[in-house]
Amino acid sequence: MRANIKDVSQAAGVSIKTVSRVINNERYVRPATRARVEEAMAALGFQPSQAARALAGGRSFQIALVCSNPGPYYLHGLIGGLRGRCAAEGVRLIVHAYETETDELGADVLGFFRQMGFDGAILTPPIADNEPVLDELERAGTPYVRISPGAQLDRGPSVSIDNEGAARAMTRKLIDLGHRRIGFVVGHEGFSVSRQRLDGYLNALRECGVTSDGALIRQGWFDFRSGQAAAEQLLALKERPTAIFASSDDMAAGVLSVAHQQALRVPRQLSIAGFDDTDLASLVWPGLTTVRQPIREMAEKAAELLFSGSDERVVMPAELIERASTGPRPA
Amino acid sequence: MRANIKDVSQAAGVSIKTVSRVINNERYVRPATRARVEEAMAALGFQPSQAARALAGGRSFQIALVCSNPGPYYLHGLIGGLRGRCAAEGVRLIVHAYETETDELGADVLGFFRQMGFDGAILTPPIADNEPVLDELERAGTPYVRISPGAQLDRGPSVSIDNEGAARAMTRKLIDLGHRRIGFVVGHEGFSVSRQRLDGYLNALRECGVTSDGALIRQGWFDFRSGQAAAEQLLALKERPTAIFASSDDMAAGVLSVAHQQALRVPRQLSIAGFDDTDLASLVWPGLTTVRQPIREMAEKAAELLFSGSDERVVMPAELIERASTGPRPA
DNA sequence: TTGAAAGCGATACCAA
DNA sequence: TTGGTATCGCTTTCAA
Repeated sequence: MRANIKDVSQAAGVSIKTVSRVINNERYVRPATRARVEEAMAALGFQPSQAARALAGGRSFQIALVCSNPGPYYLHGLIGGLRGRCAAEGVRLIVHAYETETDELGADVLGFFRQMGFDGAILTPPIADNEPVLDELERAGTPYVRISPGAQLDRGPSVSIDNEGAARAMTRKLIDLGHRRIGFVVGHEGFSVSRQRLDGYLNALRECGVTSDGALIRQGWFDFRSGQAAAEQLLALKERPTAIFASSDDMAAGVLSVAHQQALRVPRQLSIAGFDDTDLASLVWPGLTTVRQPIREMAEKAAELLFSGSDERVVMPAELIERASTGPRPA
Repeated sequence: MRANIKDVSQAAGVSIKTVSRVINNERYVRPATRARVEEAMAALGFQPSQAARALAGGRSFQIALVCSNPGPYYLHGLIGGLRGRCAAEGVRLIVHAYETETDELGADVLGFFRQMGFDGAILTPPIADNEPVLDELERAGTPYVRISPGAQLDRGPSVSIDNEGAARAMTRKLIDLGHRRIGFVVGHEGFSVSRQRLDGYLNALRECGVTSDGALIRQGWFDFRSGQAAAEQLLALKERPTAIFASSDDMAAGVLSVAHQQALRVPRQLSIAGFDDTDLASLVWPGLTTVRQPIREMAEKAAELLFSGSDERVVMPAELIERASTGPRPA
């Protein structure tokens, strides 16, 4: 049987409260006593029960990461960014990935949060904008940090990039390169960043006096396949775009794959731009520019806000990354 | 304050034991009684405390996924495959991603497992081969399922693919295409699958009477950069390989990116092969063949084994995926 | 089919 | 600096 706190207290000849003090690194324990207790703990291979600590202490030593249908790089960046701080704080990371499609209202997530007091939560779109979920969290007194919120903006701490601004800058860059027909692949409808990025694109066109053409705007779903589908449609237009801006990395990769296929016949005529949670996609097409969304750094920052109890709203810089200075220009 | 089981029992006019029976869906509760209790639970917004259930019941309602430096697709596949079953079983998924490099012995993981009884664990390489960790798990009576184990093979349930066989088949395919100088990028040294895949490559060469050349074999670390580095070295050889087989998807993508760069000068002379946790990389190079490791399906299977208590050792089929039937042949 | 009461293993207030 | 003891909210015998 596993040793418990009582066994340790007896072995060390102290009360359980003193053992508890040692476990929690509290003050008011004489060094000699502490040493004796630690010795006993080691000898018995004692590890405190998380369940008991959670019940008695009202802390679960767990935080939740909630995200919907995350792409591989996004998920990887989030977990990579959270990992270190969680370990340092002695806290477990519960990953709750759920289907947006089958649970539009977030009922699943609501149930998830009602079930037990987490010590904190990291929320990503679109659940980050879900009012009932935020209400529930606040009611339960669970601190949370939102990543890229798009609604309820005056509510609690968050980390984001300036999506509209980044998309605008990217579009302007394409315009500066001489492009006038720029295809745009919109992200998933349920995510507010999709709208923000589209707005950036439209605003840049308007500001630069470029007429926008609805035929150049295609709905995507943040995934590879929808990027492919959009690219196929765009490249089949009578008046082809000379550049395509896909508003996520998976979609950009989809566009890229189509471009590669078509490049067998029409090589490298196309500028491609994308939002990017990594730098993988940015290396396989000469005329590629991406807005790097520093998702890992955003997650790190989110962890920092969560554990420090800050309620800052942090906007991180998004970097425009050009792989080839010799990107193609339209004929 | 949150309602607890006692509040419910009073509201429903029954004992807490009866409420407990309802919570746990036990038999021997009269339908009418059950209905009354459920009504009271709903009225009070009652949700049982996980901590209390865990403490009293000896179950944590949590399983752990332990993996080291997982690549984006691998991680995504694992979580995607585990998600559904966990939700169905009412169990949380704790993701413990750790650094292989800073913790060669798995001490971190050992501490992790000692801390609390999980209801189960999914282990990936290289920790899946760590004897002390397996010992600890068995001592604590925590069921586990290993993915792609490479040691302690007669121990507990597992899910894998035939890595040696798949690598051999792939190599033979390249040989059949006429390739004689086939570069190979080895995976991370700490992972037994790396050795298995290398063996498959070497065995195929031997069986087909192709002389193996040490200069064509490069050490990689399963990541993009090491794939690039290896490709650069291989393509700088006096006697260039006509094909490169990278034994992971991230490395294959790295090889690909270098090939694309060089293709500006020497277009599409190279066959590329890779192991693949997705199908993304397989779409951007005409002469690409991959062994698809069905990691998501493997994770699903692992969850099934874990929750059913089976101790099967499942070997899943790995598929050879050719994107372009017109893959290049050496001159 | 239901209930009373004894834990589970920590935390935390209040004394000493 | 330490210790006694109530307490957290549920599960689980054992009776009834």
